[in-house]
Amino acid sequence: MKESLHPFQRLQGELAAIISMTPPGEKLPSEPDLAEKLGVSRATLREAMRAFEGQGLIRRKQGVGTFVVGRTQVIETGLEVLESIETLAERIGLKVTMGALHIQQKTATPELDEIFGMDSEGQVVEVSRVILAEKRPVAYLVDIVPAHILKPEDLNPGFTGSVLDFLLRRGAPMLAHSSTEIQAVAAPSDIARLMEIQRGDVLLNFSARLFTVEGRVVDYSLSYFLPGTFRFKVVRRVGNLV
Amino acid sequence: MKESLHPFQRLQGELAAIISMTPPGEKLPSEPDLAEKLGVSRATLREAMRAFEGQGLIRRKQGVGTFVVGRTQVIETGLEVLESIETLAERIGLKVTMGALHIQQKTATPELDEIFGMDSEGQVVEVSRVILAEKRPVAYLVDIVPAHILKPEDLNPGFTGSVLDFLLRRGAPMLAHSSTEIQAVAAPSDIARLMEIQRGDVLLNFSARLFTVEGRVVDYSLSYFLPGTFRFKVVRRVGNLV
DNA sequence: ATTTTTCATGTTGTCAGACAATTGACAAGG
DNA sequence: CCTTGTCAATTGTCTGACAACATGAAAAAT
Repeated sequence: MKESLHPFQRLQGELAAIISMTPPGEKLPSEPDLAEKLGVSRATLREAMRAFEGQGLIRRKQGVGTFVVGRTQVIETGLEVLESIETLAERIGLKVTMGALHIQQKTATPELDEIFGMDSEGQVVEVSRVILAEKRPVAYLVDIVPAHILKPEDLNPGFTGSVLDFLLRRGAPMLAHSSTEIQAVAAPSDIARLMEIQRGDVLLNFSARLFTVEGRVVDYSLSYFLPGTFRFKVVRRVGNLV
Repeated sequence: MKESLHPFQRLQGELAAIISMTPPGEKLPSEPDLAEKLGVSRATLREAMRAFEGQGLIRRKQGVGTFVVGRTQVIETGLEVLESIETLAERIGLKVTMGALHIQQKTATPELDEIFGMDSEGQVVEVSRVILAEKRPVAYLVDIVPAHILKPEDLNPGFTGSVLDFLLRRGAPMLAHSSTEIQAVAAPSDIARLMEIQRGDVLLNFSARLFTVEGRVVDYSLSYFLPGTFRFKVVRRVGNLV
């Protein structure tokens, strides 16, 4: 087992900290200085900086220096970084509480078997919860996880409700990314009752698959959001490739 | 004046071609081989590959090699690369036609003045159109552009309806990225009539600002989609930074 | 014959040092 | 005042080398 992250990931983290602490428009220290400060060679540092440049966080000018670009364009996206609703709400200063948490083990449907591959072993755990803001339901979230990944008894000690946060804290399996499909739906009657709205009211719906670094699906989630409370943004870049 | 792109951009382009031509799961040539083939040093090649790795297109394993990851997870996202609906539809093999194109010049509202900064000079051009698939409306798109960027007479020769495609083809101003906010809305009566649905039916709504490389907004667009025809996906990565 | 160990090989990860290309500022000269 | 030359700082690229790791084959042990 690996005792810690790769040195490159550590470097990326430290570099991200430096970038995030530098005011937009300001110049970063020169590459030789930064390399010495971070204890890596300039070649390795440049690889890390190239990754950040690809994300549009910094901009380099030959003969001048490297500059931090305004976070207003990147950080507020909220949909490029995977985080739980609880974490998102905390980041934007929204007080939310959890109500109506349900955890149950089920036999997987053929549809779920296809999503999880042969991994589900037929048993899945379903975690559903309602998110309240100022005592009004604003989101309804359902996570479905293979039973061998998440057992109902795992969730007892201080479970916040977020399966994502739980998996991230546990550190295993290693999560890589999530593929989310976005739709607008009319509320079916059961969800309308849970969210205290009328059947047919509009909801923003995310259905997401959470992948491990090996490419396996470990979480299939459905999220329903009342319009107006959360602002989801995504940044698209022009002509990336292909 | 620069006669062509930077050598690094040329390298990125050639590398993108090689990656896109390599079947998913296949191994790329080794770094020394690739570096020699592309006429750059291994350090430079590694910077370019690190950028692609950050986009999730390739995956490197120390001691083994570099592998192309399945495009099913990345290319189909459709929401990370900025492209017009027409281009998107063509890419997924959907036959669409345009109906009800309206182009008119207006005086900017204070809200629009704030979006475009002082750039609008008070006059904007509004291009609205309905997208049909199999003779049924599936999308309603509105683009609002400062009048000095886009004149109504610019759009005569073979205008496809997409302001984005027009600006990309013209090459000026240089576009950088688009910030899109995603919502679910109930169709207001005027849009319902245009899309031949009932007032209050659910629609997926994008409101987007298109930025130039200098950070100016040159296009404010509102898009309404009938659920089910287009599948919008977004890939989120874990713990990127901050 | 089978299993285990060892080792050679190929790959990516990192490093050190050097030089080229570009930019910006300042001084010298017209 | 404007132009030009020089210089220092910074990023861009290159070369060569070694370390870390994975894989499979050969050798050794059972």
